[in-house]
Amino acid sequence: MDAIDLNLVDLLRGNARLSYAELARQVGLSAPAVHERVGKLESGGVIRAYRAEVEPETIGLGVTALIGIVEDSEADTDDVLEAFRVMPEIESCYFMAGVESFLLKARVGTIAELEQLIVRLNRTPGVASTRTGIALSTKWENRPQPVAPPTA
Amino acid sequence: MDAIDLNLVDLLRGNARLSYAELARQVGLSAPAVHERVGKLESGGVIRAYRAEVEPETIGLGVTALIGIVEDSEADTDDVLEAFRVMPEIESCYFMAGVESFLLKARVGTIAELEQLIVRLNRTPGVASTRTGIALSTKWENRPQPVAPPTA
DNA sequence: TACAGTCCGTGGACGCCATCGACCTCAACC
DNA sequence: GGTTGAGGTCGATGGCGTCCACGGACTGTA
Repeated sequence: MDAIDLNLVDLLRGNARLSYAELARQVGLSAPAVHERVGKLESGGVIRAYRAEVEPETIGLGVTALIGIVEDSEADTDDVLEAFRVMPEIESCYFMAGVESFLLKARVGTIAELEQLIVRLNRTPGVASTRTGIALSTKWENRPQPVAPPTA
Repeated sequence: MDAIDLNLVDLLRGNARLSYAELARQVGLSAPAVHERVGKLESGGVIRAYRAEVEPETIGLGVTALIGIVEDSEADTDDVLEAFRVMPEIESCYFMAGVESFLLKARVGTIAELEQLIVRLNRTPGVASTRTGIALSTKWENRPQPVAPPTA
């Protein structure tokens, strides 16, 4: 994990569809060398996936909500997690410090669907209460911050 | 934006580095047809970017925090937004309904850096108070939910 | 110093892919 | 019925991904 690797990570976080040839030009190596480095970053768990980032409204997911979850005293945290995992609307799930054990980011098409989701969450065993905040707009999301040292 | 487009979007959300030839096979069109469709999805604002998803800890961003922001009564929301925008640690920014106008997701390397970020946030004009929650672990993040109708 | 092993790179070769242009098909509309 | 436009296929070509053989730098050992 040297400076070139960090550089490759930054480049791919900016545009995951860059060709190996282009990456090679940017970092000053040959294409096979870059190919091998990126392969190691993938198999070493640094690069988890390559994803297209989509404007949610355009695919019918216009409602974004952030939901805090308080567990009840008998809750089995693993079971609660599994219950969340099978709900596809829950795009992100953080285990938090504080009264609320989880913070979920969910996306649905309509407020009615959000209502149904919240009902389902409140019904899942181990969940004592939920607190939902609605995002009126997403200013930006998952903006990658550069990590590579500036190339001198 | 028909079923094939939704299918392409799902495929690219799952793996942004799929070749056009492979996409073509999956949706049952020719490669040039897929090339044109994807190009229109990009220029039409449906596909915003292609990003490599990285394990944050491996690139020195081990601390994740979610920060609620309360604006003061004289705040200019646009100015506050711009102040947030130039802070690279703030990866996501939602404008929320409720007492807290914004919810930020920030990632930094250490708790000390988080402390500095919070101080900076509290000092920015228009910000009345902040409330920070620390994510002990990220169970998952930005999991794409399928949107295409199941191919019969 | 000499030597062997390892790591990490380069260069060449080959087949697949991206991409362009020409053409086809179908539906909508005068 | 002819025209137009959208959106598809097909074929060609140049570049790219990927495999392989090879080479130089570094390290530990005799």
